[in-house]
Amino acid sequence: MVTTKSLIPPRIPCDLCPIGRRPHFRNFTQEELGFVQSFKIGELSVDPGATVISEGERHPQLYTVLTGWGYRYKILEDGRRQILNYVLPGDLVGLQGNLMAEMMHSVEALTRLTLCTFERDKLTTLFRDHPSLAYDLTWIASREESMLDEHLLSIGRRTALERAAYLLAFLDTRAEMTGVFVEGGPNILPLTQQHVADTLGLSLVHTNKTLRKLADMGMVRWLDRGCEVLDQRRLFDLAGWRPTKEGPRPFI
Amino acid sequence: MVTTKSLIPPRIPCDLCPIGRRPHFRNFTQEELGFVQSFKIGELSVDPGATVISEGERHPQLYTVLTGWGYRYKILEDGRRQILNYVLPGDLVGLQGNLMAEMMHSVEALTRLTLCTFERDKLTTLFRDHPSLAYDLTWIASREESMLDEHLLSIGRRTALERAAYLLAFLDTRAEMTGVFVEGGPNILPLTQQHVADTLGLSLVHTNKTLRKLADMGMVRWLDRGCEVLDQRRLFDLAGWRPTKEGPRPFI
DNA sequence: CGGGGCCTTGAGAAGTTTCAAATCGTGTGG
DNA sequence: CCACACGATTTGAAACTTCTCAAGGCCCCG
Repeated sequence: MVTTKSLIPPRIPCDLCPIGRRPHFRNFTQEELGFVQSFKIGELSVDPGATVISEGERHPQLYTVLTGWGYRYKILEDGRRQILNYVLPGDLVGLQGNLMAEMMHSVEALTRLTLCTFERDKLTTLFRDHPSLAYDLTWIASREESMLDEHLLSIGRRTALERAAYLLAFLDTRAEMTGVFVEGGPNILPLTQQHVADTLGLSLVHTNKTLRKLADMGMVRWLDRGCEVLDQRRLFDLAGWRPTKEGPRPFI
Repeated sequence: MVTTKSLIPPRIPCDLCPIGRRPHFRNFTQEELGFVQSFKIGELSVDPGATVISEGERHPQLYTVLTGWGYRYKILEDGRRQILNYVLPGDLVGLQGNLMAEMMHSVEALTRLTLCTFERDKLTTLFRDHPSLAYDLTWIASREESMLDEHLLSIGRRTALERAAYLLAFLDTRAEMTGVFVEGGPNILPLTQQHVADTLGLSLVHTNKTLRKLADMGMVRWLDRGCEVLDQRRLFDLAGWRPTKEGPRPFI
């Protein structure tokens, strides 16, 4: 039996956090660093395909993704699944559950995923003593909201081909900005076509035919369980979308 | 020329705010009330059909809806429009713009809409001196996020009929909880079928046929520019959805 | 009385789903 | 080492859903 989920004590001290060292992310003050360090209670490691959070359960922890890819989703009673968004390094996972009693969505790992674990109860202290971090939390929630707005526009009003172009361009630029691609290697989005289908709200068969078109147009290449974006610019044009440039981005 | 948008100085003092007096909303402490009062810079009144916020513009104000209905939307270059969510009394409007430089969506009034206006710059003070209100802001952002998750599931994975049932049941229960229906009168959702179409991601014609089915099944009645929900329970069952019960709900 | 906004309906075209089946590569057990 | 099962991708064809085009009715307002 393979370990799919394991919690270990903190190994990486926050002042050496790999996320803070990347471009596009903001830096903490010493004071903030001290608090975040005390806020952190461990590190969690999750195998590909394993579940980090389940809809309907209570979750006493919050997480920040350190490395790897995952996704948030909801399912209807009969099994129809909708992927809501993807989570990458620097993303906060599980905040919603703080406010609602139970989690309203599930989170699953796409690759091996490591997460920084925080104790939800200490959020009160965060809000009381660290207004700058509280502001960051709101910023983060607000950013997720804009991404969801964009997805909604896409699923609701774009054609299948435009949707696919949007999704792959969106993920590719997010991955770039986050620095989640493995150094040196080709830039691979670690998805199956089933994931794409469940994100776009299309059937697997039609998704396959749509991705084939994008591949025939030379914009992407499809691999065994992944996708390489070959021409970001043309995907942008096809989707009629452009990434918004962000200033230095907060994380916790 | 009819006035479509007019800003007046505060008339309603916050301690008499009609929202705080409704069930389901939380109450402020005296201390919070004092700050919110100073945060408020005026009241805005908007005619049906007028624009409160435009995508792409900067907005130095934040708003809380006092009375009436509105909606948030985005449009593609060629005019395709997607309604993202509706705004009702107690909802905060324009928070996203604080963090992103420009607004990423527009907001339009469905009925006559009155809004409480706040100065964005004072948010810093809010976070610094009023942690409980800062927490509420995060709560509010997080609530919006769950609603968007639910919409995404709906548009992506429900059939046209299920989507329509979900939307009307969702709006009807929200309106009930918010107390936005006019006293005594029938409970009318002030929408045209075009709004429904742009929310569900369907064409107007198909939306009409779908709503007709719901009406023939006796679940709703369609009026000139509005919809009356006749059988909430059956809409829930058809959509496979149930509203989440919230405890006392914060607002600013 | 005319115009405009909104709702309604029909019919053909286009897009999407479902069913069915074949290929390919990987990993496991015999 | 081979046979086999399995997951992922691919393809074709028929059924179904949804869109577009077109037009008519209704009601309110100027």
